[in-house]
Amino acid sequence: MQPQLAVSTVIFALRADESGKKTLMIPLVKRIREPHLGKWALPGGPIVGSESLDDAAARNLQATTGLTPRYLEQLYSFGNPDRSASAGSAERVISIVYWALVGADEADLAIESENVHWLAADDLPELAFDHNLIVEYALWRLRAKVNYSRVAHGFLGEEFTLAELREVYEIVLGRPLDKGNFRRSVEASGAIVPTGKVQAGGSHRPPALYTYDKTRSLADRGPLNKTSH
Amino acid sequence: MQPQLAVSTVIFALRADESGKKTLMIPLVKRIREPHLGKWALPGGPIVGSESLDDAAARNLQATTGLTPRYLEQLYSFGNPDRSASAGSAERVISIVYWALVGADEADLAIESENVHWLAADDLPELAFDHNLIVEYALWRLRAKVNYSRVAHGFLGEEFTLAELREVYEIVLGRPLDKGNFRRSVEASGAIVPTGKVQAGGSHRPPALYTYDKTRSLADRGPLNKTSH
DNA sequence: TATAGTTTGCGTCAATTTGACGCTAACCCC
DNA sequence: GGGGTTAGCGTCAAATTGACGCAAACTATA
Repeated sequence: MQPQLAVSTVIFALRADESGKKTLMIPLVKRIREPHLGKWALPGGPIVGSESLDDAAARNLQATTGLTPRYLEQLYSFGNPDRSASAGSAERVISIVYWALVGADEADLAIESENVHWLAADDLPELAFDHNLIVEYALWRLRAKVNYSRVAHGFLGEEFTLAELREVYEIVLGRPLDKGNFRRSVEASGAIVPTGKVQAGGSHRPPALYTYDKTRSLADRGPLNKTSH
Repeated sequence: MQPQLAVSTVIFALRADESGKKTLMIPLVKRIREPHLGKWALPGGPIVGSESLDDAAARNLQATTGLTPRYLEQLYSFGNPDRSASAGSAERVISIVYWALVGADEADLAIESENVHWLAADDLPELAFDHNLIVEYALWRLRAKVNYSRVAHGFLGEEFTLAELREVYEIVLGRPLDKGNFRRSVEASGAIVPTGKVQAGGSHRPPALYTYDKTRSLADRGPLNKTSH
């Protein structure tokens, strides 16, 4: 018997948690049927028609959360025979899991209802299926990738200050970064381009605004950068 | 209609090519039916019974090539609607692709027949489906991973000299490495353990033999290290 | 038994990178 | 115009990396 196929996505955004502090959060949907009825689960759904896997992920997360990601990358495919159902059932689901980043602006527009809720990524309750493991892996990948790519820009808008960019890094990595060294390394990498403009309004010296270098992709995925799957 | 599911594997080994030079090679199987009849393709097959994806990959590569890999890791899932068949056909295949390393000793035991053949990884003819792209990506991943993990040990036996280990790195990376610096960095990483023994027989100073530190996994895959999928 | 030839294994040195820190400039608010 | 705050730049020491040299260990051969 052919296993069922599904696409799910771990969506990250930086939002204020209940204490008001900016945190890495992910939107989850409540299971409305067995198995795992009532538990929180990753948004997802089936592959339909002749869409690519990337398109299926984007469409499913749009349909369930209303979000459009700024960055979307395949994470892993999970297919343990015992992951999907309780022991008795013959049902078997193989999930192709993506992870995505959305900007804070976009995240605020997301559907939030009784059945869609944002939770802090590193303080989750028990989720449905093996979704705790999946989120843990996505977190690990995000944190690893932040160190050698520009994925962090996926959390920000078109223009940003160095302080904003650094804040993203600090929240993702969970530790403070030295201002001077951060500036130096990010400038040396060539990933950011000064717009020449400054952000006025604060009661302090106005910071310069930057854009990212659009000739570079957000993260290097080798030969897969050029194509879609 | 539910797409077809398959598991394929890019298998790497270091073997002598026709000119006798040790090269990164992969075993391919000849397509014996349409589409792409007669072209070389990655070994693979369906998921059967209640095996995990890892088990399906291992079983399929064993069945088609006779090989048992020393390292096996999921690479990516490919599901472009147009990847599998010629435009007309309604057939659609989603491939969960793995990549694997086998030792030279193991590689020599592999089935080699009219329908299974080893080819140099970076000098391939046109393969079936999108398999050229897949191999390219696997190569990229292997080369990237060699720099920050111990996957290279997957090519070697239980005991090895530093010169052998360095040779693996040089072939994989395609460039010569400084002997002194290589020794320093690999010793500093703590990944290798001296056995105390030396390899006698050559007409030169006998090199010391090492083993890898078995308490560490070959490559860090985050939270996925502990479990199988 | 001595000597040539090869490779190991260790050390050195300079160049580059990284972490830590402090000072001054620019701006708003009062 | 002075106080408060953050941006932006410079400096310095420590750690890492690349390039290179040389003595020790061993075999083969004369």
